[in-house]
Amino acid sequence: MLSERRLEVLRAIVQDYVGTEEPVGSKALTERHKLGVSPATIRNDMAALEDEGFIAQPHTSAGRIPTDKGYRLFVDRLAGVKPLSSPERRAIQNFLDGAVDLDDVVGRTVRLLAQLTRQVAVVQYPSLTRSTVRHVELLALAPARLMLVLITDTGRVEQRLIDCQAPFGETSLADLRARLNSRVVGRRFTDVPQLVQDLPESFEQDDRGTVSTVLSVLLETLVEETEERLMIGGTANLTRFGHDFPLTIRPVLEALEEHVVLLKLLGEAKDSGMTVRIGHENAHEGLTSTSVVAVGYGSGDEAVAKLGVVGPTRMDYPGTMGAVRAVARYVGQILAES
Amino acid sequence: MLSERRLEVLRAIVQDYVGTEEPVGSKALTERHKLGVSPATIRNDMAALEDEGFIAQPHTSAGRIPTDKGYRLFVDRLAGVKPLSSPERRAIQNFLDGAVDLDDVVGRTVRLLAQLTRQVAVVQYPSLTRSTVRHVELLALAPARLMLVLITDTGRVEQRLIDCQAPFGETSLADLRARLNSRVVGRRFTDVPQLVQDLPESFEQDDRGTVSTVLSVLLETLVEETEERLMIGGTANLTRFGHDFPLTIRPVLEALEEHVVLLKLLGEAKDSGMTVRIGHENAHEGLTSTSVVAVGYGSGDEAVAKLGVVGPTRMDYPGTMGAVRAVARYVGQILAES
DNA sequence: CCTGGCACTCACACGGGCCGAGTGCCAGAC
DNA sequence: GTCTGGCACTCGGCCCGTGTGAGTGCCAGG
Repeated sequence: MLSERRLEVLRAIVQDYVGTEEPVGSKALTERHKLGVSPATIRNDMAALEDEGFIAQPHTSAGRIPTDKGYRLFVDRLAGVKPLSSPERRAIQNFLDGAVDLDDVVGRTVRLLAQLTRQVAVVQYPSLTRSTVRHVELLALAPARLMLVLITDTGRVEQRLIDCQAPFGETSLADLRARLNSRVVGRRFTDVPQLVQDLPESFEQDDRGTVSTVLSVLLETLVEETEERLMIGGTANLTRFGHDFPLTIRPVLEALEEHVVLLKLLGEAKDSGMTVRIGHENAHEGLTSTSVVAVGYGSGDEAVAKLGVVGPTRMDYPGTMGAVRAVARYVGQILAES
Repeated sequence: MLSERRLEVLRAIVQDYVGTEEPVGSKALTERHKLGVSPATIRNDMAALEDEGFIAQPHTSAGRIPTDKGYRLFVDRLAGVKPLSSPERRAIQNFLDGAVDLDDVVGRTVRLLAQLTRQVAVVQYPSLTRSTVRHVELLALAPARLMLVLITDTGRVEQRLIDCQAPFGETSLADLRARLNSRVVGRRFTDVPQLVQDLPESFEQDDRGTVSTVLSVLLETLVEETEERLMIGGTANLTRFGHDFPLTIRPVLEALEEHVVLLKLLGEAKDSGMTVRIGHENAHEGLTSTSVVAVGYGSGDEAVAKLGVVGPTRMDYPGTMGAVRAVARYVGQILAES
């Protein structure tokens, strides 16, 4: 029911508002965009758009600004994803190629994404539960003290200390290590619980307790929600949204520090394809005036984790989406190589 | 040459200003503190303090606020370190005791410190170069692809991928792993270079190249400045310094994101005892209106890394110093236990 | 050396007036 | 039916003058 031109007007409003951060009026619109009609006509269109809830006036006799619903329409129907320029692509690749380990990859990705989008970047570590086991190591630190080290195909390393009730001999340890690895290496972490289920039975009575302890610690580290880690960066970019923002920035910073909240936020994003959540579409209170652009990344087709940016609803969606998508692809490549 | 009372006046000014965040005048001082003299006398004292550069007026006919030099005097001569209450101590211990691995310890410490001081917390991971080797693990991921895993006595785990020129046999690998460990386990990381120096010579011609590669990667991970990692938290607390702060907060957030800067900052702190750097004493530009309170922590007497907080020069120094010191102690304990 | 008094200085809050961008509505043109 | 130009109206932001109060410096006297 919205005519072609009215959509065009909405697009123009979004673009101008994103650029200037100021409510945009009918006259300014006709000047900056070749709409082919007069301000008066635009005014009628704007009134219609306002009736439908796509735009709003901050106060009477001011220009209009897009509402969350307006941005939603813009993202869904009016905006494409802006591909990056080839120098940008090259810069990304060069920058990511220098990473020495997974922490470094994630760290670089965060910085890159923050710089590229000039927004807050959030990168989740590859989830354990979506990875496969590369190796399980067991070390004796003391007679009754072990360290368990898990290594995934994505290069993630997790370690845990284990206190055993009874001393555990070196041969038993080597035995357990070997059997554990022969069962789980190359398998998905989600399958590990049933793969090791009957392992204690094959050990001598004396060692069963310790073996069970080791396995329970192993399983604990795989609990979803607990095992997910992430890194954020670019928070200084929050200060770019001038004026009023002491009130705006506080809850956002608070939300960003709550990794649980962020993980939930990313978790809500689709596994494949890009997800854009605008303003009040975000469940969390502190983030109702921000948008989240998230996408899964992985070494193969499947996503092993997600990354994205958090910014004001008033953001450059096409550009941001382009950057997020491109970075996710390159990170996937890097991960596949390691 | 500053009389006892003038010092008392300075202390009162600092305390009031820290509490109210507003310039403090002579009358308010006499009302809130039992100085036993009249406002007029205080005015004279304040004029003297101003001449000496300990306090300043933001504008004529306003109260005085402490200068960096004033805070310095306050910290050095007027303020003690305020010990935490015992419920606080208990809370710290409980909170830190739940940590499952080093990342968790560091993460919890950051959150704890941020909450306790209501400021930005910075915690450095135990430095490799100040730790001793607990274990070195070498895994074959592919015939010509190895993973090196370093584990320190403080629970830190670092991994690196190694691409070898030639395939490296399973027996050679086991051999190298064993010899490496027998030489370095229990030794300080700084000694590792010379301990492994002659290792390639004892291998067959074919394997020497790979062994050298492994060793060079090992040595690379020990390079200072590169190996240092840290975690920050509590940035939302920056928003508590009202009014003017868009201009204030931006450079601080930027500085905090530059881990290199922070590491240098912490590096400048004394190894033992607490270091307080006030305002312009900080070399970095973005931090000239903040103070840094830092202290080393470690499992024994020796510091393996540092932690601290970054806040406005207008901070509660005694309380902050107390919290920082207490947290450092408990973290040291936790580390010693693992 | 301390004190009370006094004149002075400013930042800040308040209120009025002006300006301009922007709007809604309407009558007329295409 | 749709677009257009015109017109009256609204209201936030800016400028400015005024008043107020906190705070100061100085000085003469105890």
